[in-house]
Amino acid sequence: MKVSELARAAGVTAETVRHYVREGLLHPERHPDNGYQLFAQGDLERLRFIQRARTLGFGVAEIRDILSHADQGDSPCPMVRDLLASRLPEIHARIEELQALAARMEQALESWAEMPDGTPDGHSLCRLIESFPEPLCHREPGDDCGSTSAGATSTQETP
Amino acid sequence: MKVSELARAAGVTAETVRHYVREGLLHPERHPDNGYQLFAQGDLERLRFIQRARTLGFGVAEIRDILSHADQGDSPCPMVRDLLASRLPEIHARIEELQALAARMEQALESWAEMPDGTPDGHSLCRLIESFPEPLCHREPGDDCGSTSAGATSTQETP
DNA sequence: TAAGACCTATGTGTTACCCAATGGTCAAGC
DNA sequence: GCTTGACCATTGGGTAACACATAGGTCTTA
Repeated sequence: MKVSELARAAGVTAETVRHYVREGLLHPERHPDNGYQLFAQGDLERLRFIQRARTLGFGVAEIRDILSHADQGDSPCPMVRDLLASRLPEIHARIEELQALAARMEQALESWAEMPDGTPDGHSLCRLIESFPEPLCHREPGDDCGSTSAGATSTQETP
Repeated sequence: MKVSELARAAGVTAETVRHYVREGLLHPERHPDNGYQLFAQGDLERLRFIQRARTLGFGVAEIRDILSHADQGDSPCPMVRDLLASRLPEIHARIEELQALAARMEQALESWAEMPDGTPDGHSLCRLIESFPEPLCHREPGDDCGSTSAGATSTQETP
């Protein structure tokens, strides 16, 4: 199989397959004449494995570790369990953060419905935002600010 | 005020202040002798504004737009409302994604408690993951796969 | 033999910062 | 006058997981 064939079979883009190759998750052979990457059937199963692991929240680097353990004949299952168990509280914390963010946004929209817009003068840019409660957590470098349920959230997705 | 003084006053790192300057959110004067950045009192209020906007989920580029509107004497409030209203559904979608992820992780841990680890053979790497339901969504390039509530999630925080 | 589909490698962009390295500046004490 | 320590500046690189663009080589088929 060539790159696009494998990609189509697994339902990902060819770029993603190349990315996994670059990151060492897949080890295709090379066609001796033209240098094309040649994937075996096992690579399709491997890619499906990667997809399942991704939907479980594993990062690409973690999956590489899991796979190379397996490639060396060791069972990666205990590692998998540990990773999952240790990641789970972070996910819950992130959910709470986002719920708090959504609540702030909704509260803002609601309370702003009655407020006038105003024009920025020397003392106010947009009272809508300025009247909002200040972030509680004053950070020192290295202080993660009790990252559960409050604080600056990074909500930018790739649109 | 110099960089660190402003940073301390607002409870952020000096790096963050410099970042906002580079991104055009703050416009300090320069000490003519040594080139140090000199911030006025208004910059502290501006920085606090930025922090509030960040906790409401605005990105740095959006805040720059908001601020430059205000700097030109236009009220940025309508823009702020629109941005918030349009971002809110995405936040909810993200929350549902993460809740689905957490549910998958919990279900996995639960069902794996009874399963043996096994050793990778030619046909299986780690049955724990392999026995997991496959991602439903087969993606074509450009298809966002109905990004609510299922599919590959990117859950990597900055640790 | 030319078109169109595919392949390669490389580099860039995305987000909001953090960190390191190098070198200049300043205030205080000796 | 000099050193020490705290601060400042700029530059460049790193983070996660790809997407996209470019330039040029290859394959298949009409």
